[in-house]
Amino acid sequence: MSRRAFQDYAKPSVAVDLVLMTVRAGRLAALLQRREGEAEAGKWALPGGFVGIDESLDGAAARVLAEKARMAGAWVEQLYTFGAPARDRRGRVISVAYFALLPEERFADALSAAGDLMLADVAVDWAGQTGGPARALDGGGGRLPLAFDHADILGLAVKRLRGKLDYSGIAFALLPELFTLRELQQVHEAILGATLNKPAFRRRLLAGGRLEATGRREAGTGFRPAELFRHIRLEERI
Amino acid sequence: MSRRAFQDYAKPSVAVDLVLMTVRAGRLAALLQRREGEAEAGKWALPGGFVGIDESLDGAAARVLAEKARMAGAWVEQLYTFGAPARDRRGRVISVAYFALLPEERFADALSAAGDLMLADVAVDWAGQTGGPARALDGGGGRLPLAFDHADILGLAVKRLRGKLDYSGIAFALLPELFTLRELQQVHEAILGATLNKPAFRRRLLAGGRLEATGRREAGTGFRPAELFRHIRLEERI
DNA sequence: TTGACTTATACGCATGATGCTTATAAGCAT
DNA sequence: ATGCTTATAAGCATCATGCGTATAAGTCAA
Repeated sequence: MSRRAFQDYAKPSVAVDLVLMTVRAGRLAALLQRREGEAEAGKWALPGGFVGIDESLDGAAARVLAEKARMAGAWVEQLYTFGAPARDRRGRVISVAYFALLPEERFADALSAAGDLMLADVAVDWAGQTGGPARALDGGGGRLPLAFDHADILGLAVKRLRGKLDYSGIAFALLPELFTLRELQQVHEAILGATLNKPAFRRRLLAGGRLEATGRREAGTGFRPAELFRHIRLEERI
Repeated sequence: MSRRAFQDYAKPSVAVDLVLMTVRAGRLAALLQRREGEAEAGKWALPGGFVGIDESLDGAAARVLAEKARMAGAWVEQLYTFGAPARDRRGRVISVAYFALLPEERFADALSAAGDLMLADVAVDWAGQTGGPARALDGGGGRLPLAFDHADILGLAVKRLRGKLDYSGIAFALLPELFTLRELQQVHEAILGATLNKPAFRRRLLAGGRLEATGRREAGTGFRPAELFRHIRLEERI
């Protein structure tokens, strides 16, 4: 069995791409960057960057989060690694995709500072956790062309998000410190792309033991104000 | 904003590592390879190999499966990508981990052909889907030292396996074409590391609509033979 | 051939989760 | 005060699940 030192092989480039999502007006949306120059110019891509030679993958994701999206400190989670040889015409690039869910306000800095960023609506053609690519839409519902295999990455992020919604505290990442059960349900419905039964949702979430009632109520509603709740955080692993 | 062409960056090596598992005598087991030479000599590692510059990640996993484990054709699924800078002392190596579940017989070729391979019992210290590293044990229950971060990879594979058990057809990969409900339950119990209620398991699986009764019965049992079932395959996505 | 033994399979019941409907409460606007 | 809207509670049917028990159907030994 012949063996070469591993340094002898031609090496691919390794990048991280970030699917940074939020819920805006009851719909899932993701941060996209308009590409210029070398490859896929004019198309829209997920914010990403190459992994430094002494940088961990999570570290690279955090750096891209801070530098490109100006959102240092958000919780990002690894999604999947995409490595088809022809996914980038310029050369071999393997991309480790990460995703995070953030309140809409956290996108404001990035959007105002960089003209090539936009927060685009995300739609999928499949129900539940079937899986498949996603589409990105501009304000008028027109389709935005996605660069590379980013439609697949985006679709997988939606699928994973739906799968984790029930047992993880991921939906709370979208809400302020205090929120009502109605707001929480609206977040779930946006992510799942389906409407949920209100009493059942209430019961299930209240029985889950991860909500703390504050006794306080929302204000300025024009109708009966709902009670405000707080999320009880638990530690999580990969 | 200064920008270099992406070819200018120092590039990491990219490898695939395979967690090839089975159930043997009611316990989870995984294929390990004894390391020699350069790094981590004497420790046990998951079979793996570097990704070719024109090879997809899935393709590299299939190649390692065929070359090192002599199991061409098995279904492998991407697990997670490990990229801590110091995980391999020799240099920067990012590893994309894959896992598969196979019947014990499929390990026979590899074990007889290569003297540095073994099928080791896998144990975890946590229940359910808590997560954490796994241990590899030799026949006598002694702990086998694992190379690199492979204890973490193995642990994550067990966690993922447990999570996918219910809704995916993964347990059927361990069974022959025809099997009894008892055998199926034993597989589930080995993977979950817990005992299950027999009537409830029966009812749930039969109601699931993914089992086809054959009308035939097992033979040579010494007790009442159970009916043989067949798995109804559905297409699956990532 | 018969009966003891072991496991398969069916049945019944209690419990808990869930979908859905209806009733009541509580704030706001007029 | 009255009507509007939504919050919250309560009731009920249905379904999944855990668990115990009864019966069936083989093997094995005498």
